[in-house]
Amino acid sequence: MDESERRERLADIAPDLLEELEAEEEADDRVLPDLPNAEEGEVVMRAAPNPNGPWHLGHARMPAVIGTYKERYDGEFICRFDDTDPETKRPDLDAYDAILDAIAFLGFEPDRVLRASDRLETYYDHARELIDLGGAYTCDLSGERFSELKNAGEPSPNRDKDPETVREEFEAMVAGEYGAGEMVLRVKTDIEHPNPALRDWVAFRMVDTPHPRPEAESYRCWPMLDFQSGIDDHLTGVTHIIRGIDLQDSAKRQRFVYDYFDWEYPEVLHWGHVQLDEYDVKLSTSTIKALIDDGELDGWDDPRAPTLASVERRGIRGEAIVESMTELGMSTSDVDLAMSSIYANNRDLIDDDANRYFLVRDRPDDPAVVRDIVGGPETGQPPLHPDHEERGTRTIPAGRVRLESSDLPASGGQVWLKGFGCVRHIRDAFEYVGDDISMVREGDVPVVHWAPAEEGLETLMRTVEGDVRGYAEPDVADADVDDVVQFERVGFVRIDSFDPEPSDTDAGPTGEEDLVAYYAHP
RNA sequence: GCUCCAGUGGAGUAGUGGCCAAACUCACGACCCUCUCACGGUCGAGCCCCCGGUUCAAAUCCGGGCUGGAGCACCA
Repeated sequence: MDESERRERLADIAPDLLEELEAEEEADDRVLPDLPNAEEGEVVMRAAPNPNGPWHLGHARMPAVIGTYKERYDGEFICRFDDTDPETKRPDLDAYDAILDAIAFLGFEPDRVLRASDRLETYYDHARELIDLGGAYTCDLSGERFSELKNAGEPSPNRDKDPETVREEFEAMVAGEYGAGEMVLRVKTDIEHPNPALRDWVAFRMVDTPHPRPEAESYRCWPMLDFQSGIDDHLTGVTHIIRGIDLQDSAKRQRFVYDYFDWEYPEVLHWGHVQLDEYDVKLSTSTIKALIDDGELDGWDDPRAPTLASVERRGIRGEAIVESMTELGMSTSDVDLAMSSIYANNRDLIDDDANRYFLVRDRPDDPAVVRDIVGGPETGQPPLHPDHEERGTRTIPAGRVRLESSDLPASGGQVWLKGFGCVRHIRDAFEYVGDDISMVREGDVPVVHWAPAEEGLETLMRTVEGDVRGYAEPDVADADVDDVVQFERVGFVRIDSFDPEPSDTDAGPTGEEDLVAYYAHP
């Protein structure tokens, strides 16, 4: 029975329970506050990523929230790549698709995908119009010199240039007749505005480095974010802008342009930065990129990297991330997101489907040890899932077994090998005691996982803290690549590959392994 | 220095003048269940930044502090 069939059944036998269930779910969806001035079917929002690298976990918040609001209001979700800096934050040509993949992984699909670098002529046209309205002037002051004047509340000497000259000089900018730093176009705001951040800001500057996209490589005169984004938000009908507090002055800057054009500014919401616990690596595209370039990380999906590609490979569902991100709400203060919250959401999603297997870890501080079993059955037969007996059992050869040394009982002590029975540790062997479960229920016999010494699969388990080696029971081979399973008493993992190719970095498989699994969480 | 924003248990959020000696999720501790340290269940510890003011009544409104964050780029 799938979800909808179950619901139909429930509607038949207990309509009030179904109603209750739906009311609860409705409430769960309401973790985000309502959008101001939002009308059903009229809401348009955009995510405006800079494609200067694949996404880290923090980036998931924007599509998670926009996607959730889109569903609530039957709105529109635009993905606009703000790729207007060919130099300092140079776009990575692979990142455009990597970002769209990440959005899909989170379970959303943008209604429209735009690239700012396709839209330069539009920005130029609006700049010309702004110049004609007396709202902008070309300025050849150095950034440093202008900053001095600005901080003193003094205007640039270029501020009152006649519009003809401004127009000519701007056309020269567009034609690429200036080099970087020689000329900018400034928006005329208020040079004595109390907030220095708003005074006559730069709308266009010259960049010598060609854009990496062939379609845009001939442009040299590039708009700044506040101009480009402001124009695009209006032109694409954005009704609600959501952005970080680092851009809290953007709306105020852009309003000057909107006022010149007599446009109405969208609703704006700001939020703080997201910090993550659990990772050693900073949530920063450039930091992660540098670590990959230095070979400290294997790539964007290295389990140690706080990226979306990484958690996807670990078997964490996009839905779990979306839930945690929307639970953060819309507060403007910085927030710390606990990975455990994502893990808890994910566990809810996967626990029922994840079959159980054993992995005996072989770690330097807790090495795997081998013991012969004297007596007892040939095999152990634990269930694939404790809540689903119909799935059947696994078969684990006994006789000679391996377990983690911290699970090894003291000499004379007993231990219950899960799915097999109770053994006593005598000298360097296990003596079969029996399979009367009351020894576990009433006695103090600990229950442990184990693997066969000979038939076990040599396994590499890749975790956030680094690689762990061990031996998995042979029936793990019945699982498929991409399956999420639980290694009992260890945690949930995603089956990544069987008989892997060796990796060319320090971490990762050597090629000797039978199995590579990526660790998700306990 | 100037300008903005925010401060509720360990993390996140709810509460926007009385129903709040404060709720929910995660984490934590104990116990129950269990052939897993998963799942499920019960219980527990732990919070309104400070000082004033308004009010019969303040987590909630006002003022002042303090603390934290952001911007003042020819980055996004």
